[in-house]
Amino acid sequence: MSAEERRESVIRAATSEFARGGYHGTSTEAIAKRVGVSQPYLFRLFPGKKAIFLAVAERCVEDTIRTFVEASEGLEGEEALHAMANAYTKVIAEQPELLMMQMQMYVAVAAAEQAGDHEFGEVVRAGWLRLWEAVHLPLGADVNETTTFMAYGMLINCLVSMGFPPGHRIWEGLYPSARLKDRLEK
Amino acid sequence: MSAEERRESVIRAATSEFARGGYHGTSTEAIAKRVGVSQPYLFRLFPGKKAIFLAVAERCVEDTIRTFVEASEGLEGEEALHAMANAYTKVIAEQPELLMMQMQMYVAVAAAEQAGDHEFGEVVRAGWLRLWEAVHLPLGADVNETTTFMAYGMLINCLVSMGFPPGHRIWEGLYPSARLKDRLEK
DNA sequence: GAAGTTAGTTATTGACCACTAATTTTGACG
DNA sequence: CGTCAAAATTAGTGGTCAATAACTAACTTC
Repeated sequence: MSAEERRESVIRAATSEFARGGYHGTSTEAIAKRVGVSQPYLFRLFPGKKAIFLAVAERCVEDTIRTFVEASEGLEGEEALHAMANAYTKVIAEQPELLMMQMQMYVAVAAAEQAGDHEFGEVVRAGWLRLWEAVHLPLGADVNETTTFMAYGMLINCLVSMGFPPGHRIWEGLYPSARLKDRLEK
Repeated sequence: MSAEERRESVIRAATSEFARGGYHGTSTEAIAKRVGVSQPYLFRLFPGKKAIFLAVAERCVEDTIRTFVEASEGLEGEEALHAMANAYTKVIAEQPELLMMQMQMYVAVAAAEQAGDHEFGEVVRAGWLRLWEAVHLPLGADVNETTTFMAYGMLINCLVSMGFPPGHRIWEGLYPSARLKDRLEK
């Protein structure tokens, strides 16, 4: 397998591990095991653990943005809202790791900042702004609409992280975007 | 100082440390330094690091619930909403650590679960449900209203964790609860 | 003022972990 | 078949960290 392909599979494996354990709760050995290579080989593919986490974080933002861009393609206003909400419920069911990784990313900023790494926070905040813009435009550039949409998204991320099982009453009015449906219906 | 008072100061110190570093990113030595005692002494006050984290998490939930209960005391519906939103903006400004600790708590569930600790997740989810109820009743027991309120709260927690500075344009329509004001005004 | 309890310390240990260095395997090509 | 490079491994190192053990100092009580 080429180094580039390996790097790709490292990112995928590391996403699972970091999503569950966070930066400090994940060992490079756990990532290597999941990839199926020796632990030291990771350091041939990436300069260090931080670089792997950063790569995962950037991929995570890209994937999320792409989800919304593709879902809202050619749509506007409430139709776009509906499409993006549906797309996100699909992510909840099929790639909860992506949502948990988002949380880990947000939470890792403060620790990085304290450790003297100011670049990571910048990357995460820039990612957030890009994500925000990606949903802002299809929603008709309405700040309140966009803020509400993002807020629901973050609530979902938190509930997924907490491990509320599907079907729990906490998802009422939220899953599968029943609340959003509500807003569409009036 | 009595053991009980020490435990109290450990919880306060550990809140700051865990809020920034998370469970795995915080050393017991860092907590001890902040308290002003030797590191091994923490293990006289608590059975282990996990117990300290749990104590901090429980305190965090209690504090948040109390904030909303006290703010909404004697109020109902939109007045309660306004009061609770204002109370939360005060927390954002004065105790951002509390919000960050909430995030760390949510994010720690999956790791604990994987490590075989199913109790922690239960505690966190139970705390969430109590918090939910605490805002549900003053908001007139309206599920959608409550969900929206919680969603805004989680968005705020995420933005604080990411380190967006006060005054950043991302807070538009959110801080100090401008969006909620909006809703009250119509 | 002896005896016991409570608050606290220093010293240490064993496990883990990120990362490095040196070496070996694999595979493509002439 | 030989050669060269890329892919990958084994072995090891220095550092960190949670937890334990053993000891000390101060206060309380009779």
